[in-house]
Amino acid sequence: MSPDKIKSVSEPTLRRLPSYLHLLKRLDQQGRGIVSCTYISKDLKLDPTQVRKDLAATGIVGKPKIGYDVNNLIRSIESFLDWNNQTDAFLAGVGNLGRALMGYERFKDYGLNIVGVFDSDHEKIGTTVADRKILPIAKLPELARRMHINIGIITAPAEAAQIIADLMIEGGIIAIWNFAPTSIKVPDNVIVEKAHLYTSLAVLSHKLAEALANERSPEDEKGIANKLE
Amino acid sequence: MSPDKIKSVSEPTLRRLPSYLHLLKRLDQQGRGIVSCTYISKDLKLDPTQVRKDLAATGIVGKPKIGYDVNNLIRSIESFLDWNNQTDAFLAGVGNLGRALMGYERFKDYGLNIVGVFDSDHEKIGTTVADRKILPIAKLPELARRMHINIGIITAPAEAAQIIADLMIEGGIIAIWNFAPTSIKVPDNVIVEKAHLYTSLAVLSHKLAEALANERSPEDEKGIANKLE
DNA sequence: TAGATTGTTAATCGATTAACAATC
DNA sequence: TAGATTGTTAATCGATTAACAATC
Repeated sequence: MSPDKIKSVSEPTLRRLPSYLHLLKRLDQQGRGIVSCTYISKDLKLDPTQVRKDLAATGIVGKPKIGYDVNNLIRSIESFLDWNNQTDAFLAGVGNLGRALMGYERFKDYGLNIVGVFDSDHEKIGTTVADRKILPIAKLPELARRMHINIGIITAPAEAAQIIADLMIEGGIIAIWNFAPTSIKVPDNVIVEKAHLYTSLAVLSHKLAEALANERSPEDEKGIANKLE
Repeated sequence: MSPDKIKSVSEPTLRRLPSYLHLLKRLDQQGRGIVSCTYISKDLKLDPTQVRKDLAATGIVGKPKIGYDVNNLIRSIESFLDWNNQTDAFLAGVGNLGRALMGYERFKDYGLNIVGVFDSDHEKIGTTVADRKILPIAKLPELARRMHINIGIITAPAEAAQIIADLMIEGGIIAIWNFAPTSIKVPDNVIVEKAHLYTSLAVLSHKLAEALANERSPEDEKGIANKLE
C-alpha cells in the first residue's frame, strides 16, 4: 500500500539528527568508512541505545560487530530530512537576521533554497541582498502561489509577524520558519517551527545565574545534604 | 541557610518562559493589569496546568479567582532568568550571523551586553561592527579575564569553534552560546547552550516532507485504518 | 453565595535507559 | 571461536495532563 511510507518519529530524535550528520560528514572527510554507535555516543555525549534508535528511525540498517557505513548513514539521514532535494522558500523581513540568513550559502546543503525576499520598507524595496532584489511584501501571495512555494521564513519584527504569516498562508505556503519573537496563529494544516533566539538565551542565562549563585554560597549544598542525613 | 535559593527547574519549562514573557509584555502594553493561566494557555496553545506550574517555578504567587498581576509576573520571570541584570559578553566570529547578533540592540532587554568582538581575519580586525572595534582573537583570554567576562558567544565556522571555545575557557568564561554547527568539548563546569539553526530546520524539513507525502497519497491512511478494523 | 481560579497531588504518557538476544 | 556490535523488548524516569481541594 504505502511503498515509501514516512515513519513517525519523535521530535527529540529529529532534533538530534543534524548533530549526527555534522559528525558523520567530519568523519567522512577524515576518510573513515565505518562508524559504530559507541563511537558516536561518546563524541556527542549521548546514550548509545538512543543513538541506535535515532539512526534506525531514518531507515538505516547496520551490521552487528561492524557498525554503520558512514556514507550510507549520511545519505539515510539526509533523505529522511529531505535535505537531498532542494526546496524553494521565501523570506520576509530584511533586517540584520534576514540578511544573515540570506548570506548562508550553506543552506543549499540543507535542502533550502531562498528564491524570494520581501520587505515592506520602501527604502529597501528594489535594493538587493545576496544578489536578490527585495520585493514588496504585498506581492508575496501571488508569487508564492505562482511558484508553488511551500516554505516561508519570517525574519521580521514581532509586530509584523502575524500579517506576514497571513500573506504566506494566502499564497499557499504550508511550512513557516518563524524567527520573530512572537507566536503566530495559523490553520491546523500549516506547520510552524519556532526559531527564537531568546528561548535558547533563557536556558543559558538561568543556568549561569544558578552556577554563580552556587559558587557564591557552595555551603548551601552541604547544608541541604546535612539536613537530609 | 539559603535565603535566595535557586529553584531547580526543568529545561522545557525554562524554554517556555520567554514565550510567556513576550505575551505578558504585549498585554501590559495593552493596559491589561491581570491575567489568568486559562487566558495564557489559550493564546499559546498550552495546557493550563502546565502554565500554572511553569509560572510557579519562577516564584510568583497568584490569587485564586483573580489570576496574576501582569507586572509582577513580568518581573518574576525576568528575575528568574536574570534578565533584569545586564551581563557582559564577548562574541567571536564576525560573519553574517555575528553581525546580526551585534545589531540586535534588543539583547540589552534580555540581560545581554556584548562588550567585545573578536575575529581572526586581519582584514576585519580594526574595523568596526555596531560601533565596536573588532579585536584579534588572540587577545580574548587576557581581556576576558581582566573584564571578568562570564558569557562567550561563538558565531564562527565549525572549524574554528573548538579553538575559540578553548580561548574562552582560558579567559575564565563559564557560559558559551554556541552558534557554530558543531559540538564543542568543554570541562564539566562550563555551561554550553547550542543554538543551531539546522536543528530547527530539520524539524521543519521533515514535517513538510511528511505532510507532502500524505497529501500525495492520503488513501494510505484509510488503508491502514481499514486494516486495523 | 457561587463560580472561577490557583495550587497541589495523582495518573498518564512518552522518551530515555537498561537488559539481552541475534549476528557477523 | 569470542567479542563487539546491532536490534529489540522491558524497565525506568521525567514531563505532561487530569483531578480536586483551597481560596477569594
